[in-house]
Amino acid sequence: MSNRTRILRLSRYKNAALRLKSLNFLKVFSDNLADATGVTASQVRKDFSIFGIEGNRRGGYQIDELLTQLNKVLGKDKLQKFIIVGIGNLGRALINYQGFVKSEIKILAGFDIDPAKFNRKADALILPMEELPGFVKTNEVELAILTVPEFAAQEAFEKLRNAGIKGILNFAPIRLKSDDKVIVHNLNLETEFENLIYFVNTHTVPQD
Amino acid sequence: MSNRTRILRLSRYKNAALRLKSLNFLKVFSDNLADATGVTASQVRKDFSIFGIEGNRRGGYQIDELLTQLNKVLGKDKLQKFIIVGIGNLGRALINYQGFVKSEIKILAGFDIDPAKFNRKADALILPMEELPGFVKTNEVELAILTVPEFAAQEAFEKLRNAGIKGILNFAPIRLKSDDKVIVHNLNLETEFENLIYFVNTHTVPQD
DNA sequence: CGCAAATTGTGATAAAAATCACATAATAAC
DNA sequence: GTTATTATGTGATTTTTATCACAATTTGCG
Ligand SMILES: NC(=O)c1ccc[n+]([C@@H]2O[C@H](COP(=O)([O-])OP(=O)(O)OC[C@H]3O[C@@H](n4cnc5c(N)ncnc54)[C@H](O)[C@@H]3O)[C@@H](O)[C@H]2O)c1
Ligand SMILES: NC(=O)c1ccc[n+]([C@@H]2O[C@H](COP(=O)([O-])OP(=O)(O)OC[C@H]3O[C@@H](n4cnc5c(N)ncnc54)[C@H](O)[C@@H]3O)[C@@H](O)[C@H]2O)c1
Repeated sequence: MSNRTRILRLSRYKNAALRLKSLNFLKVFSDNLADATGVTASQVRKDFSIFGIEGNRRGGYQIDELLTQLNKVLGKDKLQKFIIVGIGNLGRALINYQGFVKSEIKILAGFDIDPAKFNRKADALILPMEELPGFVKTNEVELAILTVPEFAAQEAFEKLRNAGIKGILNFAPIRLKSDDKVIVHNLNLETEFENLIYFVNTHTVPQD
Repeated sequence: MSNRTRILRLSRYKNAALRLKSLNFLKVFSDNLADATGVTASQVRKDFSIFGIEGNRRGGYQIDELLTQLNKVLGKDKLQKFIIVGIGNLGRALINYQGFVKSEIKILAGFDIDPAKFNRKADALILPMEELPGFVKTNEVELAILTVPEFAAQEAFEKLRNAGIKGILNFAPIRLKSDDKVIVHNLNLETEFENLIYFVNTHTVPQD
C-alpha cells in the first residue's frame, strides 16, 4: 500500500507545506494541500492516514510537525549520499546544481572513464572508474546517478551493482532492471517529451 | 481512456520495438514487448487495442508497421519544434544533447535574459527574451522547455503562454498549472530523487 | 487439405486507486 | 459552560486500471 504515485504525492505535499511555511503559515488544512497539488482533500487525508500522519480535527496540521513527518518518510531527515557516473553534459549539470544542497541530497563525487574529466579538488571531485568500488565502500554510499551514453549504461550499471550500490537513478535511454540487490528508477527524458507532445497534439489535458 | 501512464507505456513499446528492429527482427509478439517493458502481455494487447493497433493472430506484429502506428500516436511522424527558456546548467545540457536529433525532436533556439548567453550562430541560437514572441510566431513553435530558476518560472511561464506556446516541459521545482491554453508537464528532479530514496530506504521494489 | 499449435483481441472479472460521506473530535463564539 | 461550526479519519462505495480466460483466427505441418 505505497506505490510510486503515492510517494510522489507525499513529495508534493512536502513542497507545498514548505512554501506555506516560508510565507509564515503555522498550520495547513488538507484542503490547502489539495489545491496546491491538484488532488482532492480526501486524497491528501487518505495518503496521510496510510503513513500514520495525523492532524487535529478542526485544527488541521501543524506545518512544522507535518514537515518532520513527511521528511522522515521521504528520507530527508538525514543526508542522502550520491555518486554520479558519467560527467558529460547532463552529469555536469547535476553535479553543479546548487538546489540539492538545501535538501539533504549530496553528490559526493563523479566518476568517468575520460581522464580529461578527472579533478581532485575537494568541491568537485571527479575520479576514474577504477576508484569507484573503494570510494563507495569507504564513504558508505548507497545511491547513484547514471548519466553515461546508452551503449555504456549496462556495463556501468553492473559496476555500480558490484560496488554495492542499492539505488540508481538512470538517465540513459535504456531500461535497466531492478532486482533484490539494486532498485533502478529509469528516467527517460525523451519519453517525457513524447508524453507532452501527445497531450498537446490531441488537445487533451492529462490529469497530472 | 488514454492517461499519462498508458502513453508512457506506448513510448516504451516503441523503444523496445526499435531495439528489436536494430537486431533485424521483423516481427514481435505481445509477449516480447511485455518482457522488454516489464508489463503483462495482455496489458500490451489492451493498450494496442485502445489505439486501434492490430496484429495478426498467430503472427504477432510486423515491427515496421507497429513502429509506424506507435510513432503516429506519439507524434514522431513529424518534426516537433521546441524552444528552451533559461540557458544555464540544465538548459545547456539539453540544447547540446544530440540524442533528440534522430527522434524528430528539435530545439530551434534558446532564450535567456543574460546577454552573456546570447549567440547568433545558427547551430546554437540563443536569443534575448524580447525576441521570443516573434520567434514563436514566425517559426510556428508550439512546445517549450522551461529551465529557469524557481523564482523566474512563473513569469517565464506567462511569457510563453502569451506567445502562444501550447505545451511546456517545466524543470523548475514549482508546480505550474495547465489550463485550456497551455499544457504543462512538471518534471521535478528532486521529487524523482526522493522517490528512489524512499524505495531504497524501505527495501521495497516499486512496480516501475 | 485438414488438423494441431500458437497468438491475438476483447468481454468478463478482479484488483487497485480514488472519492464519498459521515461519525468523531477539536475549536471558537457567546 | 454550552452550542455551533469546522476539519479530520476512515469504512463504504465508486471509478479506474489491470488481468484473466477463451473464442476467433492464422500459420505450419503432415
Ligand atoms: N544531455 C541531455 O540533455 C540528455 C537528455 C536526455 C537523455 N540524456 C541521456 O543521459 C546520458 C548522458 O547524456 P550526456 O549528454 O551527458 O552525454 P555525454 O556524452 O555528454 O556524457 C557522457 C559521459 O559519460 C562518460 N562515459 C562514457 N562511457 C563511460 C563508462 N563506461 N563509464 C563511465 N563514464 C563513461 C563520457 O566520458 C562522458 O563524460 C545519455 O545516456 C543520454 O542519452 C541526456
Ligand atoms: N541543474 C540541474 O541539474 C537541475 C536539477 C534539478 C532541477 N533543476 C531546475 O532547473 C532549473 C534550471 O537549473 P540550472 O541549474 O540550469 O539553473 P542556472 O541558474 O544554471 O540557469 C538558469 C538560467 O536561466 C536564466 N534566467 C533567469 N531568469 C530568467 C528569465 N526571467 N527569463 C529567461 N531566462 C532567465 C539565467 O540567466 C540562467 O542562464 C532550475 O529551476 C532548477 O531548480 C536543475
